Amino acid sequence: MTTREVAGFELRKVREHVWELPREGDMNVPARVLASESLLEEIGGDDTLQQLRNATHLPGIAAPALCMPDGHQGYGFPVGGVGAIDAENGCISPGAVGYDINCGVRMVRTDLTYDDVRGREEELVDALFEAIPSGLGGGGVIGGTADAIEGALERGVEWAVEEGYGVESDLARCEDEGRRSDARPEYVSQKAMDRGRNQMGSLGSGNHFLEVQRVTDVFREEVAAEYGLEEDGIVVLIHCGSRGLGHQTCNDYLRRIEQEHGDLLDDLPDKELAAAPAGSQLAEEYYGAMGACINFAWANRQLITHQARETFGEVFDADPIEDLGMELLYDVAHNIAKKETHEIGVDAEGNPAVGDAVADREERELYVHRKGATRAFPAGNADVPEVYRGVGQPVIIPGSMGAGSYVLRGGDESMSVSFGSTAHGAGRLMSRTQAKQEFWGGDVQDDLEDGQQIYVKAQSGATIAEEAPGVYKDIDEVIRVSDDLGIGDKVARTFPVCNIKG
DNA sequence: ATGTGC
Repeated sequence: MTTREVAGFELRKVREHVWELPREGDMNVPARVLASESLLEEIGGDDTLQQLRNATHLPGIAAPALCMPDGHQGYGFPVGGVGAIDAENGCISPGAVGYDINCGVRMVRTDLTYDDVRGREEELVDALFEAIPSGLGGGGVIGGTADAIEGALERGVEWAVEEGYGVESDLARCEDEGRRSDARPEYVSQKAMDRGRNQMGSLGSGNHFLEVQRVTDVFREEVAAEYGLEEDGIVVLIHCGSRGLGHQTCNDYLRRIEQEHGDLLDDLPDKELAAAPAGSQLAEEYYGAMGACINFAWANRQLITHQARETFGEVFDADPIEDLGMELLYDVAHNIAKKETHEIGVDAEGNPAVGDAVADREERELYVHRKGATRAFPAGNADVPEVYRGVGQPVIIPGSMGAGSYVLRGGDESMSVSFGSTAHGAGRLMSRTQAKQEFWGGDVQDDLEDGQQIYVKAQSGATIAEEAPGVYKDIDEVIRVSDDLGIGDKVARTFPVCNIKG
């Protein structure tokens, strides 16, 4: 058997791209990293493997803790981590969801081609930058009245479309139709709502952005046609989350877990993994509040979509839907937990496992935590919207602003390998602090424009440095692993035209 | 990610 030592951990190669940290000591389950050898080496460059091992201590974790190929260290639980935890006897962990609840990505397709926008990149980027608030702090596209915030928390995209910020067909092209029905806005604190109030329809900062892209490659023609994509077509990618509202909510519940469930915390190897026991009042409250933040983030992306449509309409002097075909392709959430039913069994060594090869399988209700991981349900799955059920769920994975992005479809192996999940991005290679030492924002911006005709406009040069292409892993390699494993299959590749960010 | 902190 092949083993490999990475960052002091002895990993066992189960098969191509699957590396296992065997169960030992206090681990409840093994851990697995889905990566090529080069990505595994990069994943070993920070605390990801230790954090993944720590996650196996979470009470009720029902199968190996998983790290996707783009994994890197995060708060307590790795970004790129998937943790499936028993929803009756286990726990739910805010750190395994992430501070930015329902950080996610959506893609809007268009009927425009690259020839239509070539030469007009600066006009377009200026107009988008003007229309869409970005950067740290407040300022949204609408005022956050009590009715607006309540509608967004309770009903997500449904609320936004009813208010005129979208079209009926947008609803079916979001996970859960853009509305978590188990949301409980009454469990979101006043302080969190106050922070979200004037951020409705805003990108935020960090790795969040809106990018106009052109489709450069189509790998699966039939699927691409179902998604409305063809070579040279223009698409719009929007990456953002629940802003200060989700951040405050995560913080609120981490503090409450420390106060009310200190005993559980004492048994965990890292306080940042703080979790509320399943069935406790606090677990119910966090789950309901998280659902409301999920809805808020969806409404936020919907408001930004509206602004992007209006802006394209003005720049190209046309109706964005009727003339430009700006329909939502799909919206994915990549920082959430959700109650899902999966079949769990035991493997040859007696460890809990999923997959066709495991014995004594039974259906269990789980809190599937996807933190920096994208749901990737295959063709035929009842939770894939009807319009895409024949080909599989669209999976949108942004790369860096110099590298472009991918559209995948949920692969046939995803349910048995990764609880129906794949990667969410290129994955950072270095910290923000280190990035600012290595890069200067203005230089990065000039290089992108002069070298690759990519027009970037940002509120802050520091943000451009923190998000420089060199700060990220190789998106092509991340996607190769996903495609090889059959968890997310390549459909199309895009390349940036222009980008606005915080 | 974040009114850029414990």
